[in-house]
Amino acid sequence: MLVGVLVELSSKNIDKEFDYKVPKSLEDKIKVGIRVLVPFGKQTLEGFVLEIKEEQKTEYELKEIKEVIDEDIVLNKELLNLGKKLQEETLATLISCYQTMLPKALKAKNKMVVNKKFDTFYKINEKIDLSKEKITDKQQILIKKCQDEGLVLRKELVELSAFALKTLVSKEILLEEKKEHYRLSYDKKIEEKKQLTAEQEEVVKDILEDGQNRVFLVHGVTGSGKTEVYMELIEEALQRGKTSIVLVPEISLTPQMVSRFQKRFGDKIAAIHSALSDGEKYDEWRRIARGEALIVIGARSAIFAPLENIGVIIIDEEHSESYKQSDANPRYNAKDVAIWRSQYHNCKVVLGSATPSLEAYARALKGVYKLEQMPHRVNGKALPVVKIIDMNEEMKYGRGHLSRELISSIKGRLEKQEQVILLLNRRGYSSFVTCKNCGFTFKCPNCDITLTYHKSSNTLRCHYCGYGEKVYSVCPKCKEKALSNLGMGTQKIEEELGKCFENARVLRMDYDTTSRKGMHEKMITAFKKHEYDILLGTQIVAKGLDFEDVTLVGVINADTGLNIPDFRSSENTFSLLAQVAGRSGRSAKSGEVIIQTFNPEHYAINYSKNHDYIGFYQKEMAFRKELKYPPYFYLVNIKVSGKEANNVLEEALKIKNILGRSLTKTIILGPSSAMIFKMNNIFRYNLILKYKKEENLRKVLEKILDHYKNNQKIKVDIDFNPSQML
DNA sequence: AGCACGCCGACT
DNA sequence: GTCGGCGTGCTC
Repeated sequence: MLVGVLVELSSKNIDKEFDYKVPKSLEDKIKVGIRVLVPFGKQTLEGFVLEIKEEQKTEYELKEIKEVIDEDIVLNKELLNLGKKLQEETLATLISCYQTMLPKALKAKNKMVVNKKFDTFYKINEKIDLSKEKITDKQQILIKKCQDEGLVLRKELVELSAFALKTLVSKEILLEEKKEHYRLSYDKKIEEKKQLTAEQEEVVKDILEDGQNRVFLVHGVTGSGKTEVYMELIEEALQRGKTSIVLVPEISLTPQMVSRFQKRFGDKIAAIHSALSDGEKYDEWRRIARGEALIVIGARSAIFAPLENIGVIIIDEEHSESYKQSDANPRYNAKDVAIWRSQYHNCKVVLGSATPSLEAYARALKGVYKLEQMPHRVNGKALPVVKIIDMNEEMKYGRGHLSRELISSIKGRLEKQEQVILLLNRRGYSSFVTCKNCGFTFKCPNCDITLTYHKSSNTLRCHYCGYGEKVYSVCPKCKEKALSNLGMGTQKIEEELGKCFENARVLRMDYDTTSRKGMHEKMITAFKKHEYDILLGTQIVAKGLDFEDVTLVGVINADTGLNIPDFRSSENTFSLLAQVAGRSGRSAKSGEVIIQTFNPEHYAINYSKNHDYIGFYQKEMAFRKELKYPPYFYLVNIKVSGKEANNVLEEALKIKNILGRSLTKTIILGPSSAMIFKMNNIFRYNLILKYKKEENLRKVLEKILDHYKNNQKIKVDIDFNPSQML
């Protein structure tokens, strides 16, 4: 017996099957999709068995497999093929694709050993005739419990009587059973479905009754009750004996969100989120693989959940950039993977958003996706009134960050015992130190980006590599004592709020305050209980939270995101404003939104005033068409990097030449230095490709990757449909 | 990713 | 004469 093994090293030159002999003693343990330990050169590596072959003649003597790691398959047939598809589409290494699909604890590279924990259970031996046995009272109690409940945990029985239990087991009246103990547990379901509104009912019916298994785009305003629609679709899948996946952006995958599904579906769900430890993630993965969890809720990588029999795949907040993995290979988009999996399982994909991505909406209008509209809020209320405040005008009256209008509005709400959410848009923004005399700013010596100021430790830190230095009081360039801390953090705004509203209780929520495990949840609960009046935070506060008493949402700086050199900056700003505006007036009280901006005439701001998605869509589409951006053109970002800047540029130019010769219908831009030109002492250039149709694009790009695969000085990475072009 | 092989510079 | 630099190539 021979096996083809893919070893754990992610290097393009060894990203192929290597053949090994299987010793007789291991033959029955070998299955396609398990991991094995193999000798590779001088080292011993883990690898996946991709193929079982018959013994055949080779020019050289094959080595033998050392050990079999898994009893159960970790990659089933579907996932093995899915990995290959992922490799073809992203041009990453096959091994990196498989590793991305598995939880950390199972990644071949990971040497960590995850201990399985076991619990002992007991059940009645049906073959024994109890009437013929002599049974004591104590034993009778144990038997009764096992008859009533089926499988009973050892702990529960021992608290009664350990000796009685022992006797029953020795007489084989009770049978012992070991079961894996999972680190997490879910309660049983406690809630039946809510009565759907006519609008929700209509959408559900429309999706279910559609004869085709295609992609649906649910365009529903904030508060229209999309989640209820998702749950109904999941319920229906369950009734057909099918499983479901729900993808949610990491930022909105909160305990509140999970508990909503848990209440409805109980321990049928598995939730995979970043707060879980590697061991917990591994347990959830195993529950899914064994068919014990039928509904998977998670962020991007949950799309690879080892479910069988998928009945529906739901992608909430479809427009979110977090579905694209952009910081590591494979640079995949979970939305694409969802569609591939739906084709295998012959099921529907449901995308949902209040502000669909232009790509998705354009496809819906063309009929590629089926569009479902939910224009009304569940509570029957209109969307909140939005006021735009021109901060240029406001600067004449004061230097604070809060406009007079916002201050008076907050005051009014506080008097009525209502709550306020304030959003500080941190995208593309940070507080940094600069010299007021000469304009000097501190930069990271490794990464070439501005250092951000951290008040708590009084240091300047690099956001990318973690470099830190103490804050000086004298400018190192001009020696003047003119350094000042510019930019606003939530702390600064908090101080300002403290001055304006002495009695208001302000809850600050940002990365610093929520990074500790469980803090996020605690804060949300406290705010919900009205222990605070004002919730001040970054993007975190914009997502999916439902607070009854919130009647005012203020956006302190709407436009910092507009300054980012990214063609999607308007789209992202519009979507953020729509999301946060949707937090206001979700109950009986009607809501209000105040947006402060230095660009009051910008269309991303103006269309959000009237909650006019369509208006924004049309305007933005015209811009995309003119500048040849998606969805009119596809983009590819080729990242060329290395330690010597000149050398990198030279090679990037060479690549451009090769591409220019072989791609006739493609626009090639660059090379231009990346947003962060120098990161960790690596210099980075980008080449951007724009194309509509280019049949041999992947072949040409593959050749380029092949050419550089042994080059130690130059690294080439390819990102198809990049979510951001930094 | 490691590790060996191999072909040129400054040294005990 | 050697030790060691890192470019190149291979790993079933």
